[in-house]
Amino acid sequence: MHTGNTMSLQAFRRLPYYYSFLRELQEEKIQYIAAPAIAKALELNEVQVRKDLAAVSRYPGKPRIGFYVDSLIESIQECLGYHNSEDAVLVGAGKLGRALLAYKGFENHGVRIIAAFDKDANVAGTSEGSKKIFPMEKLPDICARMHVHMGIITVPASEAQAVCDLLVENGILAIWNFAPIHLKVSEGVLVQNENMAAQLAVLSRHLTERIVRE
Amino acid sequence: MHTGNTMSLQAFRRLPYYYSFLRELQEEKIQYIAAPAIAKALELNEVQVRKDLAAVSRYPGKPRIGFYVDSLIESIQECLGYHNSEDAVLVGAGKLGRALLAYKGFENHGVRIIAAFDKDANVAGTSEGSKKIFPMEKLPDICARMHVHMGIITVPASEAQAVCDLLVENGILAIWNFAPIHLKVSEGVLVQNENMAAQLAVLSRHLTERIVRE
DNA sequence: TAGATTGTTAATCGATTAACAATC
DNA sequence: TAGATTGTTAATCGATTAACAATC
Repeated sequence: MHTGNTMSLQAFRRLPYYYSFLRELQEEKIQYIAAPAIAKALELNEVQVRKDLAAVSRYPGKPRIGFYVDSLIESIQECLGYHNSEDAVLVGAGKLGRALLAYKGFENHGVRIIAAFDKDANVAGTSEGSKKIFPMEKLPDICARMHVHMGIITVPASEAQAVCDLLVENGILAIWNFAPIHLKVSEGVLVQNENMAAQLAVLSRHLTERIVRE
Repeated sequence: MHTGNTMSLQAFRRLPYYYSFLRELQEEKIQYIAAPAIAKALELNEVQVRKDLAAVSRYPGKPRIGFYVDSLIESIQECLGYHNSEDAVLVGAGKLGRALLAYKGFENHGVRIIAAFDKDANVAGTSEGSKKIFPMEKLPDICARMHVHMGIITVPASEAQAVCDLLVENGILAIWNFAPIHLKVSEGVLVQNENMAAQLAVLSRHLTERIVRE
């Protein structure tokens, strides 16, 4: 339990799902939950859940009872780094960019988009909810002043690499990329790709296979 | 090469990346490309690329030359099912829903969102680009008439399960879920989750580790 | 106590990477 | 031909699942 030994990346990605589920339980004032019950609810393997929880929980579960919900939530928050909230900037205030700016879910997960940038002079100066959209020229200044290390790219594919380079030049170390291209970055910069169209295409393909198979 | 033997899911997910890259080559009028060159460009393992391509390509690559770009693109399109375009409906025309409706990338990947639905009477009746937004009551009729089998859920978490049930009742077999909860579906219905907040949180966590480590 | 649940060690499974013979 | 590249078989790696002793 929380022995600092490395946790598998896959397990790490499952944590947010446990987290959401546990928060629901918390709202229903349920105090204890056992691994098998979580497994059943989220349709995961029992042993997998047990192993995941053993890896994150600061306190061991109790045989016959399970885990204390509040404490487990705390442990997952800590493991996911929800306490030390991280600032991010977004480049490209198109439809998708604005949707992300307006998205409420981030704050609950320890992330805050503090500013957005757009090269279009008509867009810059406006705002989305409480989030201001600045012209590109302001990017270096704001990134430096606010010590931002995360960037979100929601510009067209053709502009993505240039934006990426600009972000990296200005101290960004982790990038969430919505443009459907492979970004080249220098060693040490982390890129996570979000290829919307591809995701949907994969789903569509599964569907075709399913239909054909039956 | 295309022997019908199962391809790994991971490999399947890489196909859209090969596809984008090959399309770029095509625009630059490059006719042939070798696996090692692709591997270098996309920063993948050489053998992995070779294996992936061997699995999808209808024509074998030529030693010393590589693969014919046009033909490889055709093969990947076929494998991903981009020819038999699949219709989808979207429920929840909020900011995110509208961003997806307006997103151009889907059509290139063989997917078309044909209609959107929203329970808000003020939203229903409007449209996003060429896509009309209907009241929820129209959903059964449109799904049935258009033989739609894919659904996209962009409603708040609290409403997602109800919307999911409604979709499944109306013949939807594959769901792309943006609500941060685990949807319960009957056997045979495929759910792909897209947890925005979680994605960003994972990235943020990696960043924290990176910073701490140095 | 009996039995449900825990955490861990061992076995299995799936995907990636390495090694290599075949080809142009 | 020599050498780059192909496709495949074997070895490695990582994650999941199964088996089981420990605990309350």
